[in-house]
Amino acid sequence: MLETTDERAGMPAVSATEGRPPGSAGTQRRRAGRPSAAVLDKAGITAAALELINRKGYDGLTMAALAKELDVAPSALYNHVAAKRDVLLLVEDHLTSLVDVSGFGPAPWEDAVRGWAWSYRNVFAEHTPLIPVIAVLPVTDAPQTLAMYETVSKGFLDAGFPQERIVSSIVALESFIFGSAYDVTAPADIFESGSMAEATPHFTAAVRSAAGQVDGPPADAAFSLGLEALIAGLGALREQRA
Amino acid sequence: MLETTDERAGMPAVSATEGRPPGSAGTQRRRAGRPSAAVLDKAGITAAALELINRKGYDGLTMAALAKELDVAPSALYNHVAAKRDVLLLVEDHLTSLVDVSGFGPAPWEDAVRGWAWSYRNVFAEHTPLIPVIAVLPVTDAPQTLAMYETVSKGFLDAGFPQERIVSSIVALESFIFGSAYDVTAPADIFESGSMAEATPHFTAAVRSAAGQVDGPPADAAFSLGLEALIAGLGALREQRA
DNA sequence: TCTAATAAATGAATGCCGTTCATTTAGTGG
DNA sequence: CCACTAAATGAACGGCATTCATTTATTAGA
Repeated sequence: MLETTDERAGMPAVSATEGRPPGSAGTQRRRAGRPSAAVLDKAGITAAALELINRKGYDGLTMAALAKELDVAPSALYNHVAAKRDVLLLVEDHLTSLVDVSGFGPAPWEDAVRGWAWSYRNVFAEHTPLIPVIAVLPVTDAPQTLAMYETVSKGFLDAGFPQERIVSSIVALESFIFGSAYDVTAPADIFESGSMAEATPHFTAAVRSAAGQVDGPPADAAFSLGLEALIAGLGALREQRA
Repeated sequence: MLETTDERAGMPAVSATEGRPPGSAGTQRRRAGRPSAAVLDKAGITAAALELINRKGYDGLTMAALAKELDVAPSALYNHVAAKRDVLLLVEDHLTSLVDVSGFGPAPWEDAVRGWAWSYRNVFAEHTPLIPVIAVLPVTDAPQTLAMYETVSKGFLDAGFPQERIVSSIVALESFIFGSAYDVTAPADIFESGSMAEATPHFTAAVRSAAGQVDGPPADAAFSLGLEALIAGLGALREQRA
């Protein structure tokens, strides 16, 4: 149900607050009743939600806080969204538009997928609370997300992928990407077995020898390993093109 | 911080409620003060939480409902867990003990990994609200989870895996498994593009041709595709064993 | 053996959160 | 001109996790 107003989002929503710095509640109160010019719209709500998330994280994204950010009563939000989930949907769809799909077309299929996957993971690693929302999200409700799927699908088709395997392939890649996004947020010492170390000798040894490798964050090593395996394995499905 | 009392959990916690059907609040009230025999323990809390989840889902798992299930005041729970997160941890660790790792050892590495991954995904597909918890969970706090890692690590090592790549390989597989678990819960019509169908011709065509295939749930096709790619790709890391 | 500390329960209270509803005011279509 | 709808306010509501004072029972130490 999202309109494609996304081009306006991302900028600090000047329209909504008429230049007043958002969050600094204006001195004069707005009196009750419909204002001459609408204060809220979906683009403004999206931008304010993103600003709030960046400043206070997802715990800070409450309907009350969002209303304050927009200098509005909390109940006013419900004239534009049916529930908080709709706000998360707006944010999700905006973020998806930031995922880099530019490799599809010019670059070889392997490079296009690689660039897309890294970009996709990096965007949502900062927004893992959205992942449960995305997973159950009908694409109809998210036009930017649908646009991404279209670009990727075309890339797979042009690379010689059999049409009936494209969706499954994308879903498999996405599953790996979402799971890996969580991984980025894990604490560095997540695998320290502590007092139970002597009960788990093989695992403990594996953790220690992995720590010896010094190239970048461990989440990146696992992501690279899995992604290259997926690219190789899925790439084998392609037929030779005309 | 979980004790390894897990063997007792899983059964309907007779110890905690002394045979009275849990949930049917006893007629006589328990008076204030410490009772002669402890009413609560971690195994009982775990079993009651699982029972509640099975009956009402994760929305029904509230501290108040859990207390009622155990015929106890909500505040009593906080003598045994520091926060609701700890309850989820107890549940997670119990579920992990249900994951089938029996293939490691007897079966060839590929078959062992395949069986483990399917089992792991199936267990947590019913418990996706736990996934964000697992992702940030230090293994020290979950002995059963640690035991699973030990078994899997040994299986990889015995199959000729280089030690320093084992953790990354397991993490990559787990990421795919967790992402795929979400996928199972997705509605069947998630990819119906509806009114925007003509704007996304390649994707719409791909969705339709995939629907033509009739073998099992679409989530299973994607999981199988990705898992086989990962097994093939990761398997290539093995050295030839002595 | 008395006694202080600790453990485990009750019950009342707190603060936050998402959401609803009555009300007010402003634009809009017939 | 008038009914209807859209968009705001502000006051509620129920539910949630969590805390705290209090009571009672067990346990450790002098």
